[in-house]
Amino acid sequence: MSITLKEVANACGVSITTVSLVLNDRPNRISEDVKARILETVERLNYKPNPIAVSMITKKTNIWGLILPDISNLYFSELAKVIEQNAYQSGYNIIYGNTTDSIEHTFEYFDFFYNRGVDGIIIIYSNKFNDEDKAKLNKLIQEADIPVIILDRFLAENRTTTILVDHRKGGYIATKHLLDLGHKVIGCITGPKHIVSSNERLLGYKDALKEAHIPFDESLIYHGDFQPHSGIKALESLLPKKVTAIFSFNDMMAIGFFRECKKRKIRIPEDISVIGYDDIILSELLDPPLTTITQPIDALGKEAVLQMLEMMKKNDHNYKNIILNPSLKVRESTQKK
Amino acid sequence: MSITLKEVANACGVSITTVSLVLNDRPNRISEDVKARILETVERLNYKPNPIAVSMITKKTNIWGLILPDISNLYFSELAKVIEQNAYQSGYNIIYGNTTDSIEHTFEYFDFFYNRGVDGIIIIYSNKFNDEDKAKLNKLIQEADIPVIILDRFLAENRTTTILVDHRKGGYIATKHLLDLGHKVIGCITGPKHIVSSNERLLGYKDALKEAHIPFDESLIYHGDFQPHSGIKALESLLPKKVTAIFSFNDMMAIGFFRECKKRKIRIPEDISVIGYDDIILSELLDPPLTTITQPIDALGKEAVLQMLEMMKKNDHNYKNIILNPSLKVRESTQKK
DNA sequence: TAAAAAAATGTAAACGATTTCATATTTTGT
DNA sequence: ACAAAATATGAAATCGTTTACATTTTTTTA
Repeated sequence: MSITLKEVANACGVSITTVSLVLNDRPNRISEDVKARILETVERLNYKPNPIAVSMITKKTNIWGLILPDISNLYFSELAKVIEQNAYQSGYNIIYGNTTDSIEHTFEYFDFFYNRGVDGIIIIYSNKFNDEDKAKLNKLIQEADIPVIILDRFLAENRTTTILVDHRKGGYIATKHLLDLGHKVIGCITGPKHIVSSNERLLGYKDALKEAHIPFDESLIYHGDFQPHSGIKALESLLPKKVTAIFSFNDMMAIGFFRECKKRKIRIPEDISVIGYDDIILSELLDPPLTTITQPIDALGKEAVLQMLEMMKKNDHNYKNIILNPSLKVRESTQKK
Repeated sequence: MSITLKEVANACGVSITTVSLVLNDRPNRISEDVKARILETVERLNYKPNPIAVSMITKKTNIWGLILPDISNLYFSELAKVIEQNAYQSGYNIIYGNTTDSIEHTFEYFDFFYNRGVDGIIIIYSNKFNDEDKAKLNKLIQEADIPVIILDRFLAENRTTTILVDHRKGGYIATKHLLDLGHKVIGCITGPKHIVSSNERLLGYKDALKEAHIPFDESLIYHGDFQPHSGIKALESLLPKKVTAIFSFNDMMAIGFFRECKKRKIRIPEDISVIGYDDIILSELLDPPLTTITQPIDALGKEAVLQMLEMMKKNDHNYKNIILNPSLKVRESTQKK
C-alpha cells in the first residue's frame, strides 16, 4: 500500500542507499542535483519511511511506556498529560497501562512494555509495593537495557533515576502555616498506613510541631484512607479533642470534612481551620475555598521527560534523585486562632 | 541482547522454521518429541519473539491510537481507562495523544499515529471541528487502510463506525424529571454554542417542554461555557425570571451555581431544584448531593473496544452507528415544587 | 599525464521473524 | 516389497530499512 524506499529509488534511477543517505542526511556527500531530485520525488510520492523497518535496524521504537495506578485519578491524568505532551515534542509517543494499583499488574505491564520494545519506561508503581516488590523492581531495572524512571515514588537503594515530591516538606509547610496562625491543637487526617506519601506528610507534621516545641499527641491523628468518607469520620473522632485546626492529607477528605461541619453547623474557618493537600480543581470551589498544598505536577512531568531524554542521549547508566517541592496555596479555609 | 529464534533453533538442533511452526501452532505436524524439546528450550532460554520483527511480516503492531482532547478531563480519562483496560485484555496497547481540543493537533496525531503503523485509531475529535474539518476527517478515514472509530462525536455522512451518547435524550430525561416534580419555570445553563452535545441537550429540553405543552422561553436560557464560573453568572441572570428549577448542562457549572446560592442564602432544593449532567465524582459530595444525568462512560469505552476488535477481525468496511443512553441519577438537589 | 586523493554512488549483508515450497523420511495399501 | 501417501523438517525468500564496505567517477597533485 505504502510507498517504499525502493520505489523512490526506482523513480529516481538511483539505489536505495542513496535515497536513504539523503533522507538521513548522512556525511556521505551526495551531489546536490541528485539530492534535489530525490527530495522532490520523496515529496511527490509522499514517501514516509516505514517505522517498523526502521525500528528493525535502529532497535528504537520511539515509544515510551507509562505505567500508573489509575489514569482516571486526576493527579495521574494531569501527570500523564504533561508527560505525553512533552514527549511528543521530542518525537516520542506514550503507551500507557493502568495497574489499578495492583502489584501484579505493575510487573505485568513492565514485562509487557519491555518485551514490546519500548525505548524507556516511566513507572509510578503500586502503593502496595513492599520492600520485596521494590527489590524485585530494582532487579528488573538493572537487567533491562533501557532507561527506567521511577516517578512519584521513593525507591530505596535505587539504581535508576527517581523523581518525587518532598511530601515531608509538604506536611511541614502545611503544619507550619497553621502554627503560624496561632493554632496549637492541630488534628490530622492521614492516608492509609502503608502509603509512603502519607507517612512522610506525618513526619513533616511532627517536624513542624517539634520546631514549635509542641509535643506530639497520637490521639490527634485520625487514620483515614484518602476517601471523602474519612473526613466525615475524622470529625467525630477529633471534635472531642478540641482541635482548632485540621490538616487533611488530601483534598478529598477535606471535602468530606467540610460536609460534616456544615451538617453540624461548625463554621470554617471561624470555628476550625482546615488545610488540605493536592489542590484538586474543586478545592477552589468549596465554601470557603480550601487552603491547600499544591503538588508540582507540571514540574514532575516535565522533569520525567527531560531525564528520560537525557538517559536516551548519553547511554551512561548514571542516575539521579530529583526531589521537587510542593507549595502552600492560601485560600479562605484557614485563619488566625 | 535478546534471545532470537535462531538461537533457540541452534540450541535444539533444528531449523528456525520448525521453531516458528511450533510456536505459532501451525497445521504442519511437527513430531511430539521435537515439539516438546523446542517448547522446553523456549522456556529455558526465556525466548520472547521480537514484536518488531513480527510486525515486519504481519503488518500488525497490536497498538491502537487514541486521540482525545484532554486526558486530564475526568470524562476522557475515565473513558481512556476503560478503553486501555479492555484493549489490553485482547492484547492491544494504547498510545494516546492530547489534542488540547485543537483541530490542527487532531489531524496531526491522526497522521502521526497512522504513519507509525497503529492497527486502528479511536478518535474523539476537537469540539471545534466544523463541517469542513469533518469532511476532511471523513476523507482521511476513507483513504486509510485501518479501522477508525469516531467516539463521543457525531460525524454526518460518516463512513466508519461511530459511538456516541444520545445527549438529546439526556436533555429530555433531565427536563422531564423536573417537569414530573411539578416545575414549570425551568432555567438552563448551557455549554458553549458551537458544542454539539450542548445543543443536543437543549433540543431535549425543548422536546420535554413541548410534550408538557409549556412554551419555550429563550430568556430562561443562560449560555455558559461548561466552567463553574458560568453557574455563578447564571444565577444572576436567571433569578429575576423566577425559575423554580435549573438544568445545568454539566456538573461543574452546577457546582458554581451551588456556591452562589449558598452565598445568597438560597436553599437547594427548597427554594430551587438543580439537576446537573455528567455525574462527576464530586456530585455526590455536594451539599446537597446533586441529582444529575449519568454518562454511560463504561459502556462507551467497552463498545469502542468491541467494535474495534470486530473491525480488526473481519476486514469488511461495514460500519455501524451506535447510540448509548444516559440515565437519571436522582439525589437530593431536586424536589417537588 | 598518470597516480593519488576525493567525491559520488552502489552492492549486499544485516535486523528477526513468517511462510512458501521443496525435500527427506516414514507409514500405508496392495 | 514397492509405489503412493502421509508425515516431518528445512532452505530460502520476504518484509523495508540502515550501513559497512566496495566500486566507479571525478578532481587534484606532482
